[in-house]
Amino acid sequence: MKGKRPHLSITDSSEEPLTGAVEDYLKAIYALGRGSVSVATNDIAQRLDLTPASVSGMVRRLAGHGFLSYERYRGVTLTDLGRRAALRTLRRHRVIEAYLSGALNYPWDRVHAEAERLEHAASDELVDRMAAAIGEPLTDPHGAPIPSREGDMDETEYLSLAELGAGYGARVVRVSDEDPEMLRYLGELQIMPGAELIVISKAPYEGPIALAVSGTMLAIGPQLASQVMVEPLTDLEAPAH
Amino acid sequence: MKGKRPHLSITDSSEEPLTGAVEDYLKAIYALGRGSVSVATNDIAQRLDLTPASVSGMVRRLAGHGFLSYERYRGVTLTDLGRRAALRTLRRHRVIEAYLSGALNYPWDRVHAEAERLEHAASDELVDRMAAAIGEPLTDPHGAPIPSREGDMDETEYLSLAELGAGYGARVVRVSDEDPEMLRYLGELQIMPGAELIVISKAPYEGPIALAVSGTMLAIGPQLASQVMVEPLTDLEAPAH
DNA sequence: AGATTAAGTTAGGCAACACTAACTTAATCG
DNA sequence: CGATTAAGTTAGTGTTGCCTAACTTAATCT
Repeated sequence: MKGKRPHLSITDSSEEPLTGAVEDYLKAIYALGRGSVSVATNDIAQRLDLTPASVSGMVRRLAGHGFLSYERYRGVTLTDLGRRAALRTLRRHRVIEAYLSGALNYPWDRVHAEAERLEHAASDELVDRMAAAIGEPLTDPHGAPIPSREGDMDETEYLSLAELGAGYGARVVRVSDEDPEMLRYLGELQIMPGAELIVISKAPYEGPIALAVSGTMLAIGPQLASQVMVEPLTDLEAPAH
Repeated sequence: MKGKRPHLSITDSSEEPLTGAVEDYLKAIYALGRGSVSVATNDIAQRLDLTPASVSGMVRRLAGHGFLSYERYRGVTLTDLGRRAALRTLRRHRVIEAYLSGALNYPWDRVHAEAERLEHAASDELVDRMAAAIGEPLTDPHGAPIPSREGDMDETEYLSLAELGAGYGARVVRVSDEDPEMLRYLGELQIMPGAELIVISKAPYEGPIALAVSGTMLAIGPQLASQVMVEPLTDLEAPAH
């Protein structure tokens, strides 16, 4: 019996390993549809840096394997099977990120790229050992929640820093993880999960947002601010007007 | 520019990432030929659990990329490029094994399978960080030498326990790593790198070999003994006759 | 409603890898 | 030396995943 490649059969209820490409598609669809909304072919293509034609083909295969429901020209929705697979990959990815950062001192702007490759190769046992070794973290280094072994994830939506009104204080809970350059910059500014800040002022017409971060004054643009998710602090609520 | 797949070009002197399959072939050929001897198609096929036909095809491609020199019907020899690539993969593999064992308490019978997949996904940076984190080990958990970052490896050949004469003492330096069952058994018997033992007697006709291992008496077959590499201890040399 | 455009799809290729079946080369033995 | 056998090769196929080019569907605008 030589042929024991991945080969996804329709009758597989067992947890055969998925190919890296399949995992990437499911992750992307999950991210774009927040798990349940219908997702457009083009958006998947853009996120994965593929052509729409490629996505059309793959999406048909994924639907054939029961990972998503698909009507031509109508977008795509994850099935339960697909959602669970996506969350499993997401857990891998985020545990790996947290481990690289926490145990190997990886700088937070490089964990994403490394995890992106390792998530397809690491076994559940490894991921669980990593999680245990760093104390079962609840989020990755960028503040993204880590799904539980059972596939549950905290889906709380947060306000972005761009939406926060002048005078309000907030704690940073999460930043977008994909742009290393941006992460390095945010790191320099000390804008990272856990940091507390106050919005001093917001210039109109997409102008700079002035902040106080751990005692330091600085200003960032609204585009960057929109990548920073925050939780308003109730004890600093009163606007300064 | 969408097409940035591995796509190995002939003019690549740069270190493009190789595909997992290519790395596996090069590792296998290195292992079979000790790095320089010519290797038979069939042996590669057997080691990788592939058909000889598949190997013929791949070998032609690898030769085209300059990883090995190949004459039809005549076997295959690694070029310098191929040898370096093989040693790079070997380093990854063994550092990962050592790390899993040393930092994550992985049992030594399972590190091989995990490393087999991770070695194709881990970056040099990760491998170097792992090595640093556990004190730059010189061998993996089975005693196999880890190539240096520069691609040098200790190629000392050792005696197998099956070849050691009765009455001799020796230190275990290395055991074969691929059979988890066997590793578990050797572990129970405390036969692992660093252990010291004395050959009490060897029954003729492939009979059992009686040993004293850390004070305990036990006997193993010659087939198993041949998988255990040892270094004779000069201070225990005198046969007990 | 008809035309334009954006979104999505099919058709046709290609590269990597693997397989089976059938053939060829090399080695060996009487 | 010719025949058998072992080793290795080619030919033809299939799957995954990706691409480009050309077409179709759906949405939108006048």
